[in-house]
Amino acid sequence: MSDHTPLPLLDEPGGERADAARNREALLCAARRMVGERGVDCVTMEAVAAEAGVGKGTLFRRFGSREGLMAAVLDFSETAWQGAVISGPPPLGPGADPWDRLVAFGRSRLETTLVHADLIRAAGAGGSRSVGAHSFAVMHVRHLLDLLGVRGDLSLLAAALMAPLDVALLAQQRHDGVPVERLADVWVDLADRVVRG
Amino acid sequence: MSDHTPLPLLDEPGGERADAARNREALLCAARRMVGERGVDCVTMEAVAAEAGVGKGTLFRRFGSREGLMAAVLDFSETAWQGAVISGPPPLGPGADPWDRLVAFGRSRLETTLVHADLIRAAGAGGSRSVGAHSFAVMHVRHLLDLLGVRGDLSLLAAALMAPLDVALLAQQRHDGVPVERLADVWVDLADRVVRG
DNA sequence: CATGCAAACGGACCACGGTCCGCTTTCATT
DNA sequence: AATGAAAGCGGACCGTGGTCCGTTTGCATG
Repeated sequence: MSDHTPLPLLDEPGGERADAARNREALLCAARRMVGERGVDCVTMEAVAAEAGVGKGTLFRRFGSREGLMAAVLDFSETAWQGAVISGPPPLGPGADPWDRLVAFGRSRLETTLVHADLIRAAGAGGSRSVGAHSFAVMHVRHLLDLLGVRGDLSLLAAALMAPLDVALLAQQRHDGVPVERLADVWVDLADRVVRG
Repeated sequence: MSDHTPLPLLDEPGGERADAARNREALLCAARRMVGERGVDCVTMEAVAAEAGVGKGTLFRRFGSREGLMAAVLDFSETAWQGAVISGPPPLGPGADPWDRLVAFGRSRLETTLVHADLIRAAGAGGSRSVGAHSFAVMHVRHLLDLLGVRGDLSLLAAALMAPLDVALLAQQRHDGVPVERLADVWVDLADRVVRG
């Protein structure tokens, strides 16, 4: 029985028909472009489908919902950021001491969140708290807290420490005129209290 | 010129025509009842308007949007809670020492948020982070932190301390099977680190 | 190449939030 | 009571997210 699946090639969708894969790419591509040049709020599902030259049904079949599509678009940038954390240069990446990494992580995450605020919001629960993005961040913080000798319910403590970096809250605070620097400083202050407490 | 406005009676809407006020009450009442017996997600704006015996336009004129209506419904319960914080019995209300009040506040807010989770979510930004609810909570925490001798950017620190009590995060964690007790304990732990740090 | 069928397609269709505008009601003024 | 204008009303109408189902297409098998 030489049932070798020819080339499983690490692409997310395991078995996907050729035309399906082509359409997924076309849709994702159209969505990225339209979001880039018109802004998230001015992109309708129908328009994306039309631009990609497929029916609306296909779009929803691939991505499930508008949130799903936006999450997929967001994933592009998000993956790059995760790469920087895992294997980029210090202090964000490995090599610096844990505290410096934690600080860099917070600042970086804060900026990234603000840059992609609209997109993250549009991606809803599938964007800010999806298995991908959020649990990765929590895992990482948990790990750093562990290295720093923090004791307690680390998973939840990490989640709590990430909470102030939520899009909704940050966007509101920015809207109220709080400068980014101050937001970052307060987060570092909070992290410091957690680590030293 | 004896232009005395007859009775400004402390009702929110300053000048509102009699029929308008009657309709507002009918709508709010219908909405409350329907939310109570059918669940937030099964209540449509059209149904509320019909139930109250008015047109859809009237409903939107009064409350602006679905979120606005839900925020108004929520306000009912929320105001009672605020009353308990301001003038209820200790340790939530005044009389206990600040730390005990802070702990009671956190637990109470956590439970309230979970109980009204659907409604708070449906009320969107006008519910969880409206001028009313959120800034009240932040103010209060800020005040308690001050009494506890915490130094720093108290307003933002208070906001950060409230962040882990956000509906979205709590609901997710509950969904993941984390027991309420554990969530409460972690929040208290966090507060403790902030206060002692 | 023929064939069969699961997967994918697409666009008509539906529900719901939100807007608009011509008509009605209230109420201050006289 | 009469009057006029501002506030309110209501429901037809629109855009958008999401579903459904009859038709088409890819591909594995003979």
